Amino acid sequence: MYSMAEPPSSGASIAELLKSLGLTKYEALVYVALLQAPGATATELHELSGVPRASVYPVLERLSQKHLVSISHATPKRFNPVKPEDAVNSLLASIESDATKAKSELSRIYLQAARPVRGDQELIWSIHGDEQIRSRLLELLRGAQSRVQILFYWDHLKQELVTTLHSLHEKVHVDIITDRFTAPVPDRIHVTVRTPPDSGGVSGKYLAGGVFIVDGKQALVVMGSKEEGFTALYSEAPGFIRLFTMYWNFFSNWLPA
Amino acid sequence: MYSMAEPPSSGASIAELLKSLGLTKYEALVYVALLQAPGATATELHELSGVPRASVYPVLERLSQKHLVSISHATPKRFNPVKPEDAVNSLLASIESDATKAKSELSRIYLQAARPVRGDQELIWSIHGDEQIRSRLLELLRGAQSRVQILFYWDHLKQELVTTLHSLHEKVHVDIITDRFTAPVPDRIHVTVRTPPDSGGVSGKYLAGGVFIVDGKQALVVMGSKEEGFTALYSEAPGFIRLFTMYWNFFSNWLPA
DNA sequence: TAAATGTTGTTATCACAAAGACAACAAAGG
DNA sequence: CCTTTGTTGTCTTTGTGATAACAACATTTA
Repeated sequence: MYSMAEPPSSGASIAELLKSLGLTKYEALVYVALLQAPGATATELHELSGVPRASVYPVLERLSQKHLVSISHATPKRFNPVKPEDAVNSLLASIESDATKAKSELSRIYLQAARPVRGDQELIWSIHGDEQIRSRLLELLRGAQSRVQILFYWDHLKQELVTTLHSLHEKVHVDIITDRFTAPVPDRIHVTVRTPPDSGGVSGKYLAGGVFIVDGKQALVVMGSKEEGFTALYSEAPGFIRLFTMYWNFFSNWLPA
Repeated sequence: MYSMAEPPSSGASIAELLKSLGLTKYEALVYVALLQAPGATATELHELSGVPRASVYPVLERLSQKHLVSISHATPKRFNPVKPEDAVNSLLASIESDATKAKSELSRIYLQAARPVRGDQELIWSIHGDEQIRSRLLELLRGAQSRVQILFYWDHLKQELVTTLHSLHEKVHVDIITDRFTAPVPDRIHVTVRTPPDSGGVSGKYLAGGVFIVDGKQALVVMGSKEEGFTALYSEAPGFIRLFTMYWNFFSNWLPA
């Protein structure tokens, strides 16, 4: 009756987007169908969306309770979509409200927890997600007391990094090793430009990485690429610090051929 | 082993809030437990959260992929929570991103749909949700061409209503019947103060309602209370308009004893 | 050191609830 | 009379919730 080959940008992916907003597959399909045929009957929506006719009714009922559609008092029942803008905003507002409440409750729990920061210094932590890495990295740098060592083969967020380094206390000594660097820096920031050796046959083009050592006590190592996403390791373990300090020294002392 | 009587504000309700952000019950419980014991092991989290030990591992794996926890490379594995603020913001950002995409996609569909606005004038629509009602009401009033008749026993959003009425074109004649009204209004807005008859034994105290008739062609009827929530009916059907115009006239002409 | 014991991390399996899918039917309308 | 609508009930499927069992490893005890 209807082509089952859905345009990839239409029904299929939108359903995914709407799922993040708390809709089910059927709810998404029916709502989208209703947008294309405002004032439609249940049967029309069934035909348009592919959702079984019997399922259309409860689905529309749920959509009505979620304030996404209005229902007419006529026979046959007809349905109207709330304008997408209003509909999504309404869903989002509800989620944001919950998010705010959750944030305050969780922060309360987090802060009031007697927190012996157990074993933080002996462990290696993995951190996933660009945003988490960014956040952890900047926080780490801002806590620097005396020295920051940076190995930086990584285009992403370079600017933000430099800004943060500028804001450090002036007695913090900063050593940066990177492949190219143009921004002007204060005296206490020392920049060495090094092209990394093309070792191991790994194409350095898409490989990005960074090593950040703070006060010789904390180290954050970032690896990955824009394609695979980034992973970071963080540790205060002496062995970990030693390993990457050595790594850093290797780059620092190495002279390109 | 552990008290199963959870404080109502702690584990239970937070789980609900976090569900809106796309977490499952277990994910929420484990994350909350982890906040109370950062750096805990899987077994400790099992004991704190009540989640079966075997389930803790996959749950933490999912939480890691959602960037809510970091995982140590040690035996036993230890886990650290991402700070609640960052965690919730991260989840929310993802949802908001989806919401934005959805909004644009849906609006595209909505606008490009050949829309014969079928039968809008012969149907009665129910509208649920305070926000939808508010939005529809203000939109309706703003579209007024010549006359607006309002019956208003309803404290809520009175101010916003008055503001909207002020912004109407000056040739639009506005008639308001309500129980009390203090704000100053321009000449073209005519206000009648009427205490409604206490008919039918219904305590008028908590009953709220409103009738809005625009240009004698569109009517929105709001009913409900703060306790039950509000429901509205909208129609352009002549019968509907007549019914509520009559209703309005009844109030308009009725003189209290 | 060897055996006993305990813990960790993993896997398989089952139960349960919600959504997805289908069949059937009474009521209303053409 | 036949069609359509709206409803009900049932069944499947899926993802989460929940339990049991096990191999690997570490710890304790004999």
